[in-house]
Amino acid sequence: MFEKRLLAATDNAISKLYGPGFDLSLLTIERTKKEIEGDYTLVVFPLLKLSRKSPEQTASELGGMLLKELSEISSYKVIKGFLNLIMSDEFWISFLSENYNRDEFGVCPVLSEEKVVFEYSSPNTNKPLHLGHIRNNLLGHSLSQILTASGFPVIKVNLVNDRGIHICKSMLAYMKWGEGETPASSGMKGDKLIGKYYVLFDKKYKEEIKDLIEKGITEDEAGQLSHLMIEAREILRKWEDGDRETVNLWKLMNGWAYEGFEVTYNRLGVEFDHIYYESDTYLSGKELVVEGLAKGVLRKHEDQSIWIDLTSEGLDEKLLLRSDGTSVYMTQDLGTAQIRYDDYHPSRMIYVVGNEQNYHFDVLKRILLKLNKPYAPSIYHLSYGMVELPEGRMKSREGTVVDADDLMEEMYTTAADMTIKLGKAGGFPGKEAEKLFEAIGLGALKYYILKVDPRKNMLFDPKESIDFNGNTGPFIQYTYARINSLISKASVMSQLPGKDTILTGFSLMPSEKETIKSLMIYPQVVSQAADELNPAIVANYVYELAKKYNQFYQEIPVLKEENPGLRQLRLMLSVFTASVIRKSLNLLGIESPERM
RNA sequence: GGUCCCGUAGCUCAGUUGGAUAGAGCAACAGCCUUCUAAGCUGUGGGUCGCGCGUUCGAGUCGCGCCGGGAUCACCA
Repeated sequence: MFEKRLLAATDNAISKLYGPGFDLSLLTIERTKKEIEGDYTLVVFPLLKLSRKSPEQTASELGGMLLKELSEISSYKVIKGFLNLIMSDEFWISFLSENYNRDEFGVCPVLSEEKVVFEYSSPNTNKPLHLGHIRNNLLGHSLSQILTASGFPVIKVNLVNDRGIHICKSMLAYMKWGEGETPASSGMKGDKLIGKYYVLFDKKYKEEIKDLIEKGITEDEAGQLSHLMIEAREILRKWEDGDRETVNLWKLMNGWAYEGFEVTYNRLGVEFDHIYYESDTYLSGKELVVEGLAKGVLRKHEDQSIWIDLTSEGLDEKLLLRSDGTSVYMTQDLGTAQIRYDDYHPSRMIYVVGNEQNYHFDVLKRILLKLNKPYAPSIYHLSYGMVELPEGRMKSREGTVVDADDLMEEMYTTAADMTIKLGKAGGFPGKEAEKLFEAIGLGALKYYILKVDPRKNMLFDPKESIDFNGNTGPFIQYTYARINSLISKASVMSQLPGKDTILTGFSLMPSEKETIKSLMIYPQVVSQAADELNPAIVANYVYELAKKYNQFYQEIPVLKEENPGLRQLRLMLSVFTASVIRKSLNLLGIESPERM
């Protein structure tokens, strides 16, 4: 890589000019800003103490030395303390011809010791997936792709919250008012059907509470006295006791939920290597709690409930086991962590979970540290921001939840309408057109969500449908399709450059050079995205690349270029760009249609 | 109230880890299809980077203090 050589040469030059002992890490090599002439920029201010000369003079001396040392540099310009290096066209062209056809460009060799387990999705079986889950799934899937490309063996796991009071609520409502309804009999998707009963429980429960309050009971007491809630708790207790009838209904209803989730996952394009069920892991959590009790890390209260006291660390006391012996969310997450470690011995366990659970994961990690678990330090909570609506958070009670299936369907329809309106739907036989609309619609959705820094909250306005122009997924897909069309034509005319074509003696137009510069940094973009666990870096990069290429495409002929060498060069540039766009989109889980 | 996160153009978001005159898209306006796909390209307008102090050659970026918004602090998950 050139930047390393540049850095080494700079180090060398500094020693020769000003003597040894300079801390090279103070110097940064940057891409030159676009309004300014140059390709790489060295900021020389940190050097001034050593050189004891003006910024301009220091930069000039260094520039002169580098020009002599590195043949790739054709000239340099100094502005204040900035040394702007200008590379020869030969440098860019040789990079292009050496890499345009390399499949492994931007893909790291596998680091087999650095196994990473990614947990994402983690649905509750009592309601269907919504927009928040979409962000979660897309992040998890994309990050798995990015880390894989960076050489980390990735294991994708899902943890289904299939037990707990929430599912008991749906079960109770179903037993009371379900009348044997099934997905088949109702024509509803399984997860939607479960959700219907969860909502029904909530409605009936609210009515009951309201009645109780009207009788003069306080809200807190009403929560305790509610018959529905008492019955739901009873179901949970029976479930943990293994009561056959309860377990059977639970299996039946969860099965419906899984069938529904499967459909949603398939359409979204996410998958898992292993699915954990809370119902399988919570017992291991209970064991850890017993262990903690024995080690004196945990305390049992008089009512038999078990707690951890984190007040000395600035947190609160946290419940780990209820007084009736049933487990809570934290209990099962402890057990899951243990099982996951036993299964894979990963060097990192990354949890893609919303930032509303920051406290939970802080506590989880502290408990495992207190238990001296070797894997405790490797736990990392990738805390992503909420997806908000213009009126604030999504509230299932207020019916503002954006359903995942509905949203995907809407994206499909919009993509279809748009394509037809543009008169581009012709030439695709039935099934192909559907595939295309799906690719574009989901491409728009995925890009829209992934281009935002995962840690930040983001806004989604259902009234303003997701754009297909400008900084969007379809824009990038379109760029790809257009290049593909060029390449096909070139291929038909047998004009594609051969494997080892060497081009020399050409000069580059600005937009050609800009595109090559973007292509060159792709490997760094991938590794940065992996370091920061941030797909937005890839998204913003591929947008920039597409934009630069479009500029080139608009103003410079490729197939119509008469000089065969130049034509080859521009075809190489096009092939390379298409390949990097496809790789980038793949890292984001977005399809690259060959035609659109 | 404690803890944590966020505040950049009318709106949605970037900002290469402290560098030059803070950038894109949308929306608005003006141009570009007899030439490789116009879901494209070019141009114009739009900013007290929430406010203040500090650190230094240099701060949207780091520190402190305010202001505003959000999350969380359940025998919910």
